[in-house]
Amino acid sequence: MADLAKVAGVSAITVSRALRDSPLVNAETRARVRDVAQQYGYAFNVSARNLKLRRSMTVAVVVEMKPTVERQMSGPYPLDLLGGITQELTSTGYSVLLTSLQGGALPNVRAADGVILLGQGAHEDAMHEVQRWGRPMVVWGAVSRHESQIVVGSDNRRGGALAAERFIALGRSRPAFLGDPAHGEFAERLEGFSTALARHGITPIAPTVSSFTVGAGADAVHALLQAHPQVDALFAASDLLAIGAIRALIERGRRVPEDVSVIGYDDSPLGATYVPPLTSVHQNFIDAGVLLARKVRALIEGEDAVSETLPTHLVVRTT
Amino acid sequence: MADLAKVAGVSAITVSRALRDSPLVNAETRARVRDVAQQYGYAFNVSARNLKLRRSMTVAVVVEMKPTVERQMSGPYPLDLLGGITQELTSTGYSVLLTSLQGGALPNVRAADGVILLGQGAHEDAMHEVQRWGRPMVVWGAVSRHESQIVVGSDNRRGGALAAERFIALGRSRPAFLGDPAHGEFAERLEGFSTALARHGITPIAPTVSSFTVGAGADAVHALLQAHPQVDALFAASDLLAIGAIRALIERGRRVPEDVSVIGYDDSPLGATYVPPLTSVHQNFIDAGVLLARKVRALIEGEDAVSETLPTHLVVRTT
DNA sequence: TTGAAAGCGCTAACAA
DNA sequence: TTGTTAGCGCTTTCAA
Repeated sequence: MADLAKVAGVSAITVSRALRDSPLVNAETRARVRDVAQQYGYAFNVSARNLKLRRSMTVAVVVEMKPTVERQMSGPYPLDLLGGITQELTSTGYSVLLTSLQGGALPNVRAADGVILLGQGAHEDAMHEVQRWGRPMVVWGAVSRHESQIVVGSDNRRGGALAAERFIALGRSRPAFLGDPAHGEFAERLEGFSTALARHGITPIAPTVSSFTVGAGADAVHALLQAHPQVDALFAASDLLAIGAIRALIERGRRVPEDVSVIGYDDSPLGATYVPPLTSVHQNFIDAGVLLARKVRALIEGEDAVSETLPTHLVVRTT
Repeated sequence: MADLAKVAGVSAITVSRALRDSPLVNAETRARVRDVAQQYGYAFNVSARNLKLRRSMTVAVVVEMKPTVERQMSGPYPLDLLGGITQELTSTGYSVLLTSLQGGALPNVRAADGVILLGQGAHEDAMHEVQRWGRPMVVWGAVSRHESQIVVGSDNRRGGALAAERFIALGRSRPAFLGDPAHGEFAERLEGFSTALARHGITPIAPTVSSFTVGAGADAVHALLQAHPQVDALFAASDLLAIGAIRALIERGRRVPEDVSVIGYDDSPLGATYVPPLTSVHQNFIDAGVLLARKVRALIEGEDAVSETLPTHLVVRTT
């Protein structure tokens, strides 16, 4: 910058201002500085700015990417979420630092101006962990679980209720829920599901399924049919689980949807293209990502932000 | 650091060294400094280090996350790739800066010590774009296309050959390839496919399909059957395309696999759980991510790195 | 094994 | 509208 200043015949601070489009600098001067910068291939030094400004213009996004059995963040969802976040953040000069829970130890991550946590984890353990990092934080997960935190999530209760209402409309009377209520989002889905069913005097069976794989869904349904052969409707906490469930149903000679109705969650391409095409509760992950990004940014910039619930709707297909 | 130095009764530079585990500092001194740092909740300032060292300890990963029709990076693959990259990079102190092609303008991205590009784009346009950023770069894509670049990719030619060999073994004689050779990886798959078939005197039909959606696959197959009703084997450049193809085949009254064999690419969960379960060429994205990470790191640290091809294998299922 | 001095490149505060 | 001064927090000489 000092060199540019010399060449352009101004002071370093003027160069700094020109490059930042400060209104304090004459349009002509700015143009000249910019030209010179261009011409000499000047490269701005972010570290120096960050040092001076005490910020990093960086938001850490915590995702669990490890291939684990209990892999909630598989499929295209986190990528959509990440897409929304990245789009919104980069359009305002922030960068996205991708990290896992373990990454909290990295200096770069510690220096992030804010954190977005994707998935609060079973029993909110991930959330508590990240909270210890002491940065402005926004979470994607179950909104109802945390008054004290800023959480963006889709309306899981409504999602559950939609599934229940659909089953009622179809005349089903022995529904089951497949999922693990230890995860706040799933607990909300079950709550909405149960509450809506209760209005019709129905209590769902709810075996805990703590993996999110096709296999887990199939196993759970095999066990379920053994204990409750009269089940006629299955609401799964994810499309993957629903697909496993359908497989098990067919293996046991039940027809879908004639004998048993099945509703999944997430409206994933996997479910949409499955045979039979899966009825599923839809959530818009890209919008969610944008919203998460706006909220951390607000927090970082000292404004306040509130939790928010995104609408959800049922996509009726064959099952 | 200066404050810590005072409290610990040493100089700032000693604190610096102690915190970095420098061998130049006495073990006792180090322990004392660390204790004090811990106790006072000292937070290391990355920007200052980066300013001094002229590096950012950051690697930009360029992914196309925008929801476009031609969305090569959909599905779980990029997340696996990202998982492998993140795991490897963070274990050596680097952070992952997630960005898109447009993100190249961001100061943080420009400051990255290296770049990993996921997918070279049609006609390698993405690659040329990123190359202009002037940073050490490693690309995930078609290895054979670029002598001058460091590319990691799976063995697409072998993948194509595996599909061809399978068709031959099944006695198929009128195969087609579905995909867009403008993308280097797909061109390689087609090359391997054609070459292996040529050994049996067979030339595949290869209509260009430039979208990567289920719908595109279906449309392409409808058109294909119109022109070439005798087709008895379909090799698709992705599982999504293969699934669309199967749908169209069934709509036209062909049985899979009795009348027409279908092989997809990527071995995605979507394909594996599809009905009928899709035969597909498998690639290991996590390993690939780790490899990409190692190679940029080598480049950044002044070592040299070479392009590398990862093995590929056929997962035979029903189709 | 420890320390003193100097400076990385930027911008805020204050002057002119 | 422009410039001067100072300093953000770290690490690399070089010296002790």
